[in-house]
Amino acid sequence: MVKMMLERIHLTVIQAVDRHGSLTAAASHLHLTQSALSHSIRKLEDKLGTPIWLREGRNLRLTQAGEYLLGISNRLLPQLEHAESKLRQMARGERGTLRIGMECHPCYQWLLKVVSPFLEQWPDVDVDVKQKFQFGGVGALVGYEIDLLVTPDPFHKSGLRFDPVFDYEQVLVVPLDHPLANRRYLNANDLRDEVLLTYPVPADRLDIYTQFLNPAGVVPKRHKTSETTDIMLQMVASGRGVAALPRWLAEEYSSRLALKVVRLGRKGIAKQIYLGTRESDDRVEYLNAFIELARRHENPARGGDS
Amino acid sequence: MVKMMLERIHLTVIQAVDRHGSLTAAASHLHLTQSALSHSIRKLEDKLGTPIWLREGRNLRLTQAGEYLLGISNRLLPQLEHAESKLRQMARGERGTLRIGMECHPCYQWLLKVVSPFLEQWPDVDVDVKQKFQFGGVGALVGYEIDLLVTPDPFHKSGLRFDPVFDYEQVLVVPLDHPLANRRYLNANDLRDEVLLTYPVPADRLDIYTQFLNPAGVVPKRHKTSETTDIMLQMVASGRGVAALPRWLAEEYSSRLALKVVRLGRKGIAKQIYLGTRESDDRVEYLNAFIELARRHENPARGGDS
DNA sequence: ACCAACCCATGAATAAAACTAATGGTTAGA
DNA sequence: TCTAACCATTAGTTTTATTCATGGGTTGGT
Repeated sequence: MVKMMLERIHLTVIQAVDRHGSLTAAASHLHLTQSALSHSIRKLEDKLGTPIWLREGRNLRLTQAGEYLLGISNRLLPQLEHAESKLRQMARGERGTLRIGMECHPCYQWLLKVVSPFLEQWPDVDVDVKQKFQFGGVGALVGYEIDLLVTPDPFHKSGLRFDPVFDYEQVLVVPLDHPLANRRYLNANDLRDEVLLTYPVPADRLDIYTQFLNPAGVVPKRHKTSETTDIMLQMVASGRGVAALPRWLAEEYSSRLALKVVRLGRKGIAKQIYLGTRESDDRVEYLNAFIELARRHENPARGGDS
Repeated sequence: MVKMMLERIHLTVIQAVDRHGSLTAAASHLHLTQSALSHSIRKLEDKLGTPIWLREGRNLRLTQAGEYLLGISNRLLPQLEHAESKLRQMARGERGTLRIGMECHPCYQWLLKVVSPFLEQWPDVDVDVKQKFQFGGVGALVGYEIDLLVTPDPFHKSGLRFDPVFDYEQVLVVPLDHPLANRRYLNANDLRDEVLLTYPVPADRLDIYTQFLNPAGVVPKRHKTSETTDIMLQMVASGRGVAALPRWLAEEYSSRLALKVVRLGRKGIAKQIYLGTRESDDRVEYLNAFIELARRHENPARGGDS
């Protein structure tokens, strides 16, 4: 067997130095002396045969090897930490933490409605929701950053499973007094002179583009983005634009704001939300329970008042 | 900072015990005594608060926590090992190893033609080709199992880059004396009574299904698979079926075997091969060089004899 | 039923390593 | 030109890892 030389401590030190700027600072954060870190890294450098930092006066700059190691550290350490915490939870007889990834802005409200009964039903399982991923949601699932992915576009690959949990229709939300407000449905051309509001995601991930505007070669007058549904719909209500949202979400707001919902295209834009999991997790009870709960959960489209 | 307790040695021991069946055997493989391993694991168990194995008579059986740790080990240890080897290569001034993943059976021959000039041009870079991935090719790319993915279906996600390297046409290969051999092009119905030979991949990854047969609702009489192109085309030549392959590949064989190439559909099935990489690798010279080489490489369709 | 062959756990002793304290050299900024 | 901040190094100390020696338990063959 080849000599082991890369130990966790080395990754930890490299990460800490990067975060805190100096060996000394890193040392104090790690509750060690500067000397300890210096020794430990020097030993690694000796074994590797290459320096990790260039000593430039009183500060350090990563070498190429160092950059590479920093990448390794940032990737592997969180996995070790999560493993430890999961093991501790197992030891305590708890069930663990369900890490949910969201790739679907408007689903957030729907998710909350599934999470709350879940938390009641599984008092010993915590839930954690993440939204930003270096390699996208699927990457996060594959890389063990999350355990469950909520997404509108499933990606069937070996090792992953996607279960549809509900269907919905993507509609356009316009102000009550808007010229388009009373149309039965819209054509792409109707948006030519509108300001379109969306969540801040790339256009190729927005169905209103991929399924509606692009095929017709139409571009709206302007495109603005908003992080939150509330603000977005406030903007719509005050006549500053139109927004594309799931029907159930739009209808929830249209009772409170001066909004109207209009179909996109004669047949409407049909969408589905999927829950993605790793096949290797197929025996994790609380994960299956969550999916089951999500599937049984009353379809949000049929939720509201008659 | 929370106590660090999961060290590399623990993962190594757990993996070794799983592989060799007993602590004693694992110890000898690791060049340590049985006692050392016993102590080291016991310490981990104490810190975790849960046993890793159930001691059943003279052998060990993994507990749930142990199973989980074994998974972690099998996932993380190879990454550490690869990091070490890459760092050693960096130290020696070598360029490293380019790990190529293949998701495209017939591309193998094309790949060889790119690899050989690459190896000449970069004598200090090794090439390694892998074909099986737990989470598919994209997963392997994201999970740092490979550095480059050869695939016919790109998957645009943040953090990944896909460069098209060549276009080709997917055609049907039939025996010279086959009734369809002289047709200018085929319709899906023409395959109704044929035996179709393909590589052993799921039908939803085969273009002849997704782009040709499925849209017309046609199913061939039988579907057989073959791992290798040679065997597959031997089968075709001996009248046992027909096969869908890239035109350039089919034409290479049709000079040696009694085969004819026929277009699928009036316009043919157009395909592209992409090379996928991580964006974070965009400064790895030899990787970019490989892509450049692949792109410049004479399009295989125009390769052969007139 | 007994014995030989395994296998794992444990405690004490030892070898190895990690860590600290003290110190000196270098650099950047007042 | 001081001073404060940093890192490296040496020597000494503490902690940890490993071994050795041993004992107890299980298994399978005779």
